[in-house]
Amino acid sequence: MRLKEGNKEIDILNAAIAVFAESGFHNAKIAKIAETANVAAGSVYVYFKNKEDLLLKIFDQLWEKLYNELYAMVERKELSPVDKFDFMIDVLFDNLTSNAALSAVFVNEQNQAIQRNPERFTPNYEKFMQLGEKIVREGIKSNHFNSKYDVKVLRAFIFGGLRHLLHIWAGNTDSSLSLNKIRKNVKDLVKNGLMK
Amino acid sequence: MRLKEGNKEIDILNAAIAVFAESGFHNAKIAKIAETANVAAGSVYVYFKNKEDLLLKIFDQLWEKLYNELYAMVERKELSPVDKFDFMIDVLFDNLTSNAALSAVFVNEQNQAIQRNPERFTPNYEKFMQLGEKIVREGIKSNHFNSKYDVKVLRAFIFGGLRHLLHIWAGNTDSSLSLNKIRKNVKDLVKNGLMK
DNA sequence: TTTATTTTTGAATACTGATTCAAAAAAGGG
DNA sequence: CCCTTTTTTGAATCAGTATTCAAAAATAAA
Repeated sequence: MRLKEGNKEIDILNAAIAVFAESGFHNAKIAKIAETANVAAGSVYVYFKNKEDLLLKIFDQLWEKLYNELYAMVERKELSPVDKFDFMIDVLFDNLTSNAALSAVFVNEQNQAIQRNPERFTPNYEKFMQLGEKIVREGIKSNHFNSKYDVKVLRAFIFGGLRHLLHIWAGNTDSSLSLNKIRKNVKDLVKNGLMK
Repeated sequence: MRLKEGNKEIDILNAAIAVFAESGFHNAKIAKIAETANVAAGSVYVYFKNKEDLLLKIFDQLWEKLYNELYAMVERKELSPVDKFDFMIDVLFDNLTSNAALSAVFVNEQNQAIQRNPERFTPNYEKFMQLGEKIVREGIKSNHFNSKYDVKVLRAFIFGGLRHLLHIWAGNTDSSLSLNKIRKNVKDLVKNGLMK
């Protein structure tokens, strides 16, 4: 029996990340993805059902990793809710800023991908967010966090804020926006607010 | 000389908002926009250069209105920076929540429209944001706001957070997320933070 | 080698839908 | 009414590209 040479599935997925980041999902050409992956256009359809499937698998991979990292931390009893909150921000930042193309795909395509595929979108995304909510609820219960907030509102606001920051950061050539400044500003703002 | 009957330009623009909101820009059909506006497909091209132009004009109109409302307020000496900040949130909320379709277009399409047309995108957007930055900088100067934040980071975080909240709110059928709760949570969170 | 099976290929297909434009319709002026 | 100008129409064009699939290439087994 013939064995596959290399791992075309991984090559194609990485090529798709690069091309989706460069052109956006709708303008990305399968031919370009195939070329980037050094395979024929037809091979893409051996490994993936269609273009949308390619995008969904990218998010699958991303959120599985993010969820696993957060999950491994969230039960640790020695960490305070504040530490856990900081850790969650770090998980997102570390994973997304280390791969600019993947970050661009996340920032630009995730919302619309969810809307087009509410059923098929990776459950790991929602599981990650649920863990995030849990951290906040425990912070409220332990009196670290103020109870006046609606957790769903917090979740959406913080998530959207982080995503747009990544967007701005990625498109920013001058280095006035250092990652560490962003990270610290976000943690401080969410925890302590703007006012003196 | 013949006069135009009604105002087809406005009809088409409103139809485009509805159809872009429903299907997303890339899946929106000119034929559908024309049908919604009760004109022939060809008429769309009498009033607009192409599909992208339609989208850009929608944002033009939106940000012109938002900018003008913010501008009319920002020089009023009797308002504190905190009041001005609240007002700015209100301008965004009031305008976007009163038109669900326009809000969907803003939430889903603006980022990518800017990326595709960095030159042609309405300057009123940047002008609005500049005014927002000014409000924050004055708040820092007058010692209402903490000076440890980078204004660009604040701008991106708050803007992104608001946008994603609108997104979640718009897609939320159950009314557990009331607009007033969202609005109040955002103002409180940004001003005072999560921690007790 | 030869054969069977799996993998890869890429030209051909099939479809969609934005845009064009020549013709028709509507309006105003004389 | 006719003529001129402006507006509107919508069928035809035209380009682009996702997807298919029959054939070719690669590999392993016999």
